[in-house]
Parts: sequence; structure tokens; C-alpha cells
Amino acid sequence: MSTRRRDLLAALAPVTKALRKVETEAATQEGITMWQYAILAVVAQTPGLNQGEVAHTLGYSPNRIISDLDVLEQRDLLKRIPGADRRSNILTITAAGTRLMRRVQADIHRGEDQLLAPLPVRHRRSLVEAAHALADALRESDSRASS
Amino acid sequence: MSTRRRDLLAALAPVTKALRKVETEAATQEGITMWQYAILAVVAQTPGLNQGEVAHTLGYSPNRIISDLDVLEQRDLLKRIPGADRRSNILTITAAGTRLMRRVQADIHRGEDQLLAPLPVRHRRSLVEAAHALADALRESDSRASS
DNA sequence: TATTGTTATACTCTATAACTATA
DNA sequence: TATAGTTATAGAGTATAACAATA
Repeated sequence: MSTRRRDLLAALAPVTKALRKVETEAATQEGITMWQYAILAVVAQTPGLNQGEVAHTLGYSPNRIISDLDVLEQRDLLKRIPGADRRSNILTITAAGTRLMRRVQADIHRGEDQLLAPLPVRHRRSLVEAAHALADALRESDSRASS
Repeated sequence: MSTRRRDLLAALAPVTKALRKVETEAATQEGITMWQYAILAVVAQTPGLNQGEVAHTLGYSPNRIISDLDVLEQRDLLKRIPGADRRSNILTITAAGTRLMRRVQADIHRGEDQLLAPLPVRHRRSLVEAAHALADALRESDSRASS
């Protein structure tokens, strides 16, 4: 007889949950929320996006991002700059924002390493690779769907 | 220069989100919720657990599981049987519950296959393997912590 | 006194719809 | 008219604390 197939979500959900905890704690330690960190990370990696695009990249809502941006802008971690189309705001991270984002990120990566530690190195690398590849593929098919 | 390391959560979150959608739709189609399906799946795979243990296995709350169990029991998909310790209820899936659970599960596995399709077969297998291995490891360290 | 299940309550997170200003 | 951003509101999801029955 064959081993019964297990649901993938049952395996991934606890991992994601643990990762959320890692990010939340790292962000909180620097006085921001997990989502605020995520926003800074996206803006840093992909400059020139407007609010809606950043929200979409994160799987976040265009309305929920607003109060976060208010906080980040008030703390001079990020700027809203009117674009050529004056309805939209181009988001730009500040020097202080970059520094804070990197501190949080370093902390997160330490937490990730600790979380993945029980996994054999081979499995660890393949998990990270596969996750990124799949996320990229999902983004691909997503942008195909909205065309 | 090296490629900047990306956050693992940023890659896994969309995948988990898509998987949740798959499970929710499959369960809804059979008239139950995602959590109710998850409960049936755990009870089917590991008979003899009580309510609290099932909730813990799922990362669910002991109080939130109650209304779900009420529904499942009312529909004769599951039974609460007083244990030797008469405070606790041993959960047992019924024949009808098993049939319904398997239908939902088959649907979920189809959805998973579709979701993982864009991934090269090699990556697909390693993702599933690594996810299960890590989930098992987390469960391990978790039960060590509560001893 | 501690634990299992239960109930009630409050809180956070998320989704929906209406409004403004630009286009 | 359509879109980006904003605001307000309602709903789902989640966490916390108190209670009853049993150990």
C-alpha cells in the first residue's frame, strides 16, 4: 500500500505562521509593524511603484496600506511623491528608512535561519528555491490574468 | 556583488494564501468550512484524540473548535465520545464523514496539482518534501517545549 | 488545585462600498 | 467615464477571561 498523500497546506501553514511571528517580533523591536516593514522592503527593492502597486505586490489592500504609509511618512522612513499622473503617489524610501529596514531584515534572516536549522541543508536550500520559484510563477500567472 | 537575500515569508505567504483558497473552495462545495474539513482530516488520520489535541494539532483554538464540532456532529460526520477521563471527548469520524472528507480532499489535491504545475517536477517534489519535514520538525520542537 | 470543555466578550484584521480629485 | 487615493463601516476571524464538570 502507498503512503496516504497529505495536504500541503497542513504542512505549510505552521511554517508560514512561525515566519509571521519572526517578522512581527523583528519589526516590533524597531517600533514598526510587520506590514510596515514589508512595505519598506518592497519599496526598497522596487523603486518607482505607486501605492496600489505596492499593495498588490504584498497581497495587501489599497485601503489598509494608507494608515501604514501615514505612519512611515510621519517618521521620515518613506515619502509619497506625486507622479506625472498627479492622482498617484510614487513611494520612495528614505536613508533612515533603508537603515531601519536593513536592521529588521537582518533580524528576520537570523530568525529564519534558526527556524530552518532542523532541516538538512539540502532540504533547506530546495525549500527556499522552490518557494521563490513558485511565488514568481504565481505572480506571472496573476499578471497574465489581469491583462 | 551577491544577489540580495529575499525574505522567505514574502515567497511563502502568497503560496499559503492560494492553498487556503483552494481548500476553502473545495470545502464550501461540500457544504462545510475549511476548518471543518481540517478537523475531519486530522480525526481521520489520528483517531483517539480529544478536542484540545485536535485543536492544537491544527494550530486552532480550543474554543473556536466547539461550534465547528457542533455542526459536524449534527450532520453525523463526526462523534464526540466521552473518554475514560470523562471530562474529555474522544473524536471519531463517521462513515459519512470519511466519504465527505475524501471527496473534499480529492478536490484539494487536484487544486494543489494545478497550483504547483508551473513548477519543474524536481522543485515540486522538493517543496512538498521540505515542507512536510519542516512541519514535522516544528511539531517536534513544540512538543519538547511543552514538557 | 488543575484540566476539559464551554460560553461570553472584546479586539484585530480584512473586505466592501461610497467619496474626492484628477484624468 | 474611469482610475488613484481616501474614508467610513460592517463583517469575519481571533484572542482573553470567566464558568461548570470532572479529576
